[in-house]
Amino acid sequence: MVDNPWLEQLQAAGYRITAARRAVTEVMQSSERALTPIEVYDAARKRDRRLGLVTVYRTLEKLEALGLIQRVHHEHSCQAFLRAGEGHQHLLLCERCRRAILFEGDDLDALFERVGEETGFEIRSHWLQLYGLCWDCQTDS
Amino acid sequence: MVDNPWLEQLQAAGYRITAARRAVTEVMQSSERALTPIEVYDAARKRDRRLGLVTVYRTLEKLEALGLIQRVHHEHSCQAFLRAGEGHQHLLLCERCRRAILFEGDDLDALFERVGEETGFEIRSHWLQLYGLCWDCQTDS
DNA sequence: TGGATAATTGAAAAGGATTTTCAGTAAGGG
DNA sequence: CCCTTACTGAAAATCCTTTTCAATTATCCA
Ligand SMILES: [Mn+2]
Ligand SMILES: [Mn+2]
Ligand SMILES: [Zn+2]
Ligand SMILES: [Zn+2]
Repeated sequence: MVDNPWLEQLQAAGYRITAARRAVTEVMQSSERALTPIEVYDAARKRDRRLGLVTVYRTLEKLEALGLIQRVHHEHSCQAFLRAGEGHQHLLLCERCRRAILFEGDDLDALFERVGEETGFEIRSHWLQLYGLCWDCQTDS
Repeated sequence: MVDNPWLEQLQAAGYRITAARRAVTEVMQSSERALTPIEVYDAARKRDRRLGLVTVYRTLEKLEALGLIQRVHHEHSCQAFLRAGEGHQHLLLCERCRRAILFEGDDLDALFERVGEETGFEIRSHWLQLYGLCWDCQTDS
């Protein structure tokens, strides 16, 4: 009956599958870039005309709690959401079209060691985002 | 007359030196951690009792524009400000006491090259933040 | 050293985004 | 199918930030 892995996860977590959640979920799953709540609302309303903005907020909150989407921080405004990958990942963001790509594999151990020694900190995690221009945005214009 | 480098910079940029700006500036200069506008307000009011929150916002905006302070992003809330260092820097944040340390020198060129090749992106900048426990927070408790 | 002048201020109002409340609706277990 | 209770959208409430505005004051110049 439930054909979608995210919806299955919602259901497994004890939530009900509704038209509203289906719409928001599908929008988030198919977006190439991070979306603000209003953008999600606009896109999801094409799938469920009666959807309310409040429900978008509530659904995003649940998807985030389940680790299916993540919050993406830009220099200002940090209220955009993007599908999350499995495990530890990093983000590569196009400054022009906002396309987002997840990648993994950085080797920062030497850096952690150096900084840890210099500062006395015990380093536990990190956050790395790259910004640039995607291929399309380099060429056209 | 003006004894403080940040105030000198404000003045050089054509702004006037006022009690309000002096208070906000001194708070930001002496803070070991990123502060929200309200936290700045509370701290700065100890130096200038009549200070208004609006002026805190306006002063932070100017200090940021001059590159003297920077916005710090935490997982939620991204409205905290911290003194900025010179040039390109990274942040090391204590998860317990929120102390912030600036450091420089990471060698991510190999990573940029790899990711650039795999994705077709032209990488232009990056953001790196480390999280952990400062020395004091490791020991006490 | 005064005044003139324009920048700056704080309070109040406006604006925007997010959260809460609530009565009606509908998912899904039995 | 029903019943229960989670879920919904609309409206109201909140919270944070920005704008407006009249009063104040830093700085320039006579
Ligand atoms: Mn990593
Ligand atoms: Mn760097
Ligand atoms: Zn692009
Ligand atoms: Zn942020």
